[in-house]
Amino acid sequence: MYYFKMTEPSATTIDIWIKLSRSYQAILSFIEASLKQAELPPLSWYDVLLELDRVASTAIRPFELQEKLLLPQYSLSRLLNKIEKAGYLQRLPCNEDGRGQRVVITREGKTMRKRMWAVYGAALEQAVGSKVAREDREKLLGLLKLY
Amino acid sequence: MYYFKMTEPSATTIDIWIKLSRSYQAILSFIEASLKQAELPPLSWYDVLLELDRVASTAIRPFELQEKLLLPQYSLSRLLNKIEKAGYLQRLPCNEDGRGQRVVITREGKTMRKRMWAVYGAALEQAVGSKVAREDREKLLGLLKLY
DNA sequence: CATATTTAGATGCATTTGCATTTATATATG
DNA sequence: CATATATAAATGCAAATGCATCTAAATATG
Repeated sequence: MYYFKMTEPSATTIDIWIKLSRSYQAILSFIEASLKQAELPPLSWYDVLLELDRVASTAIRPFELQEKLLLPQYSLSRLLNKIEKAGYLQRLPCNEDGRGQRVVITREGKTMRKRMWAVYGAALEQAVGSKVAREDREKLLGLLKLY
Repeated sequence: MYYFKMTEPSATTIDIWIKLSRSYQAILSFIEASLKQAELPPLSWYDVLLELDRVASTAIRPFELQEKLLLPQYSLSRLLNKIEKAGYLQRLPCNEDGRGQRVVITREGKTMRKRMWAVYGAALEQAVGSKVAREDREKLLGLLKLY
């Protein structure tokens, strides 16, 4: 009789996953709490605003943004709604595709992105930068290239 | 005039955070998808069942579980509801504290935990083990001790 | 050209989450 | 002992999420 024996992950692999999870969750909570504390929008808004700011000239399409940010389609659709309602982006009709739209950041959006970065960046430095010795950073980054 | 200049995180710090996020999200999605594919409960159930299985003899209190798993109180309360409804744990009255309860895993819960591990472990091996060279694992683990 | 298929994006609905509050019991304090 | 405070756990409600589906426009196919 044959048994299927799964390939058990090594103890180290399991530990890596646990540390990865805890680190991620701790850092994320800290960043979100910092933003909330400063009465700023959640982190997801930042990613959108940053991407829009980067390509400000070329007016990006939602489905492109989706690929960049790895968000589900419905999720991005709603996120754009909220950010638009807050006045940080505009949805413009799309000439070359009647189904689509072009999304552009507003002046207020640019300002908000900067305000968010002041808090986000500081939180990141506190939660990551100050925890990893300068000489270890490149090593960690190299090893983290799983995906 | 004085300006407040925030401590900008280094480019490497930012990259670490981005890689960390993407890796975490990719691995988690893969694990959750594997469990769903196998028609098994979500990962959060596993953590609870594992903890209960470990201390099976001593019947743990929800607030202790909360500390172990770093879950919000209301979140664990509801999670226990669902797992209980599915028959994988039992809530028993607590003699030494009338406000509290003792939570114990059932026989079915133990079986379910094992079934989940077969899938979860294999997914972990595939998503982490096979991506990190054996000789890099200890290094990565060491560097991940941020929290 | 007419019809079928695909793609971009929105949305209805059920489930889940987060927050604040509630209930009940335990502990501290006068 | 009576009352105030703290702690364990549950829950009402609003907001967020996931899934499936819908609408509209674009592209492919006969």
